Amino acid sequence: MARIIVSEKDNAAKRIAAILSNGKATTIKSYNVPVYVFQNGEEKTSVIGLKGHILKVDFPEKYSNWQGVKPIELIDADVVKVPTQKSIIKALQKEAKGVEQVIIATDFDREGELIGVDAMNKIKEVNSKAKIKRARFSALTESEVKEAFNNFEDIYVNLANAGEARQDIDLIWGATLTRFISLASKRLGKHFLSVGRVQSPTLAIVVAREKERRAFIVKPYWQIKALFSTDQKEDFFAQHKTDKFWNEEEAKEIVSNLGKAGVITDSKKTKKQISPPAPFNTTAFLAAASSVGLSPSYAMRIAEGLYMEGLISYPRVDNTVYPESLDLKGILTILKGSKELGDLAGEILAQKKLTPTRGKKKATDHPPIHPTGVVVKDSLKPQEWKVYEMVARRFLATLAPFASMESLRIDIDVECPSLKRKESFFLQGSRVVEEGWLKYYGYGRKKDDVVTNLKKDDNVLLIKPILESKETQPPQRYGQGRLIQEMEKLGLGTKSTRHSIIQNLYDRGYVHSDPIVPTELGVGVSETLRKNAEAITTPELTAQLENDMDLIAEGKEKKDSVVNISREMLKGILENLEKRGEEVSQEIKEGIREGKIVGKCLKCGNELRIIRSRKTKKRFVGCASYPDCKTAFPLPQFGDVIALDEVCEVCKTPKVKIVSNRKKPWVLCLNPACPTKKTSDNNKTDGRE
DNA sequence: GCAAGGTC
Repeated sequence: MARIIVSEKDNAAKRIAAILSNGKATTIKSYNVPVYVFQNGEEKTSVIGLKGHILKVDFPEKYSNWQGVKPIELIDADVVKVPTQKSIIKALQKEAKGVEQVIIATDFDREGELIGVDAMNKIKEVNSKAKIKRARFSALTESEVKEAFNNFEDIYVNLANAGEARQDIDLIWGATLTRFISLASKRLGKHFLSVGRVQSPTLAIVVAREKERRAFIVKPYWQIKALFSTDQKEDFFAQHKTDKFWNEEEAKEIVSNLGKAGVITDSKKTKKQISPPAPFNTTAFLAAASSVGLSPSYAMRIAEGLYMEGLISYPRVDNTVYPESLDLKGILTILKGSKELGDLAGEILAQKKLTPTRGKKKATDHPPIHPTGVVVKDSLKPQEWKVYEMVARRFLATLAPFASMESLRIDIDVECPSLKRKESFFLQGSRVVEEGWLKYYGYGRKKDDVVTNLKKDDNVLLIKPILESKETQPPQRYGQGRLIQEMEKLGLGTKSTRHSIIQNLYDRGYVHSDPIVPTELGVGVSETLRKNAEAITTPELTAQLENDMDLIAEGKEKKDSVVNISREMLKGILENLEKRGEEVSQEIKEGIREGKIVGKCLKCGNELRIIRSRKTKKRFVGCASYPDCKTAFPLPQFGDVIALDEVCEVCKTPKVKIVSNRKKPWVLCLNPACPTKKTSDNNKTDGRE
């Protein structure tokens, strides 16, 4: 008797084999894919790990020419499955040939079920007789895995069908609209323009914020603060109670009439406890990494590496509650062996009781991200250590005591004899009095304010008033970490894909920088879609799909019916787009055109634009008044050029930013003769191509 | 050359 167990990834296969064989499994290679083998009496078991999906959906070959096929033809085209993991499929089929039993042990979720069904169908091609079973567990612990293998279930075909509906709909909508918009704007080849169920609403979020900023009218206002001295301690600044003076004269009048004598009219000290943070799931981790300057896709890549090294747990999780089964003491004991963090871990371990914090999202997918091993700082790259340390410190903090803060608010009245009235000031500040968890996890920790002991009726002396001129600020742009949180809130993408969706917006040239700024191209594409194909720019399409997938999983709807309804909806949208084809192409081309304007010519005032020379194929910046005005500047020949709407502080020539995958973004003044280029560290402009 | 979802 022989059986094969199929898991979603190699790590899981290894673990399942170890649990079921009590550590006696041996590793063999089948087409270079690891297979874990063990024997129980007459029964031989092989365990093989896949690499996620082994098939992908695509259209048949005859649809592959973008110019030769009308986008609308894709909507009713067949959708076929093509192998993407050939050696794994070969190994799977080789090992499954002749077995009596196949056990699908992929992750317990929709995509996991689909991955399992795809594997099952590949096995059926070579072995139609084997009995197929499903092992369901939500954590790779000994008890869960053993329990699952003592109580097999059946494959949940409906759930897999729900996953297939998603695959089909994503491909049909994505490919049809991607091709339509690329053809309409003549952006073919590697500069094609993409559209998708998740990426387009995400881009729309960024663009909507940018439009708010552009529409924002900046208003000047004034604030008054003053430096006070007392007989007890250091001097301090207090703020006038009127937050914003919209009239400069009014503020000036107060400033010039302020007296010296002040008295404290009220002094309140309050103490409050600050709870330690919740355990890390992917979103919280990426937001934290983002706040220390690591982009989500970079932080994710590092986390995956640390996971493969056995230093941290699985980094793709929704869960923010440690499961009962997680051995918190064991992890602390491991961490205690760390040169850099051992002392901190020891302190937590010495607590009488370990009570971890809990986050709002309780899921059973995986435990929240936590350290699983120790490593010496110097053996990792600095950025890897930064991520490891953050995960380890977060873990410690979730077990650490409350912090407590002391806040102070003081109100001060200042006499203004010449105005015959008093002006009110206040001072607010807080400081940490008990460090608690902040000792372990101090990221983003605010500096302590000075908290004085001044009491009601104490006298203070106004030393110097200060009038500050300020401007109202438009709403802030999204940082990458914030955008991931927003996507999660709106149900866009998954823990495993959000970072790559955002990265895709960068790679397509739709956005640049962090905080995220949409390019003119990004604005053009997003606005065109919003006006002419709104459905693809809102999160509701995903919400509707989730709903339909639940119905399929429950057996209340058929996959084909859901996909066909979706096809009909897309047809309506595409017909509308085609009817407005001219406007659509104009709007995107306008975006592309605007994206090429880098500023105004200093000689004639006309536009300076990025131009590609017909003769040399090289690009440069030239004046729109050519040949009357011959102003021109060289450009580097790699990367994308992004107009910054800024001019050089020294020579007033426009500045641009060069972004590429290979190098760090690089801001440069277009003028090669600019005096700033003479300084040593900034002389890379000339001739760099 | 298309999407989004797994995983490396």
